[in-house]
Amino acid sequence: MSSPGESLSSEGSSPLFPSRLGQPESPLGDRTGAEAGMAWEMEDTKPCMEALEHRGLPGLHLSCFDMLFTEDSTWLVKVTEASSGQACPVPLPITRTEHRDEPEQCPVIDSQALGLSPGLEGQEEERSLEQVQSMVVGEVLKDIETACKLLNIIPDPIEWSSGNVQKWLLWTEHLYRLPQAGKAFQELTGKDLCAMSEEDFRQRSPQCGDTLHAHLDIWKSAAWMKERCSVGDSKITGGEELWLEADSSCSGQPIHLWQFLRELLLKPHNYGRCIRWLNKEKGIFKIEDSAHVARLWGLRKNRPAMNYDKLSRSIRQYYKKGIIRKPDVSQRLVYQFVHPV
DNA sequence: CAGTAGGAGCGGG
DNA sequence: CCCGCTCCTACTG
Repeated sequence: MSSPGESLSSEGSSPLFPSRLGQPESPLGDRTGAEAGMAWEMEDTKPCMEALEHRGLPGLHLSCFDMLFTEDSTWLVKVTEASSGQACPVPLPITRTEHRDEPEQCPVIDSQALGLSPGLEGQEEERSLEQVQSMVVGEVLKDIETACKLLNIIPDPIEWSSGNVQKWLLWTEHLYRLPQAGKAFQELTGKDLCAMSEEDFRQRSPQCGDTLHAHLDIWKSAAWMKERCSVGDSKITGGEELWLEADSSCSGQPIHLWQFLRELLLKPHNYGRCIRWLNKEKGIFKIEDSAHVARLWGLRKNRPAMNYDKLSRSIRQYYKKGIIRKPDVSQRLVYQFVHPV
């Protein structure tokens, strides 16, 4: 009876997740490019200018928000310590890059790389930079929100429990394809984390402390901003309405798999490469990257050992319940919501 | 080989 | 009880 789960090779397939606080993790064999990296590399690019433009985010100038953001949460960060007092270099989004060969370092891009002609005259350049900036900020906020839903944590790092911190760390490692650093920050709460300097971070994790610190800084800034903006401004941006509507984590109820899948589907911008609609009207969708979706699900449910095998079993349970089914023409990895929205 | 299908046991809420 | 996780076996393209 006591069949060791080991017999299933897939069982060890989540070297990404240290099972719980501080548990030693299985020798993380293949996590590097194959598993973790791959999942997150996405081709499609196009920093969504239009999206932002018509969303009209308040033109936020963030002196503390010196970052670069490319789609899919690959944020390129360059932190300027407020204390350094120097004016921020301007953050510029880059065209989607192939910088992934340098996992632990965020590439820093100069303006030329963006194709912003340096020859442009001041005024105009500034304006477009402003636009770009607010666009970037908008995306960042959106993505933080997404991450929060996904991880079931609140945006403001200062409120995080140590468990939340761990989730966030896993997530961040995941995004940046960082070597695992979670352990270095074990029983720390969000408050502790926020109190730490970049130096502290680096001390705990020489390899990726700075990235983590930078990333945390973004979250901190975002929380700060959000607080500021939300006062007396109840405007919700388009995408988020949908999101909130679809999201169930707000209600306190544990999320269901089908809801989770819908959530992902509602964010094609972020997850379009791992799951996407084939026919939205009919509710037909395709899981493009089964391992990735499973990992996300596992992350959300705190199930490190989640894999597609199990996830798909859960989906199949929906057949009987009439929530999800196989489409008429059955294809691999294609499912259909019985009651499309 | 990866996905599909479904039985079965278990545990948490 | 419901829901999802886990394990398993059998089948398919």
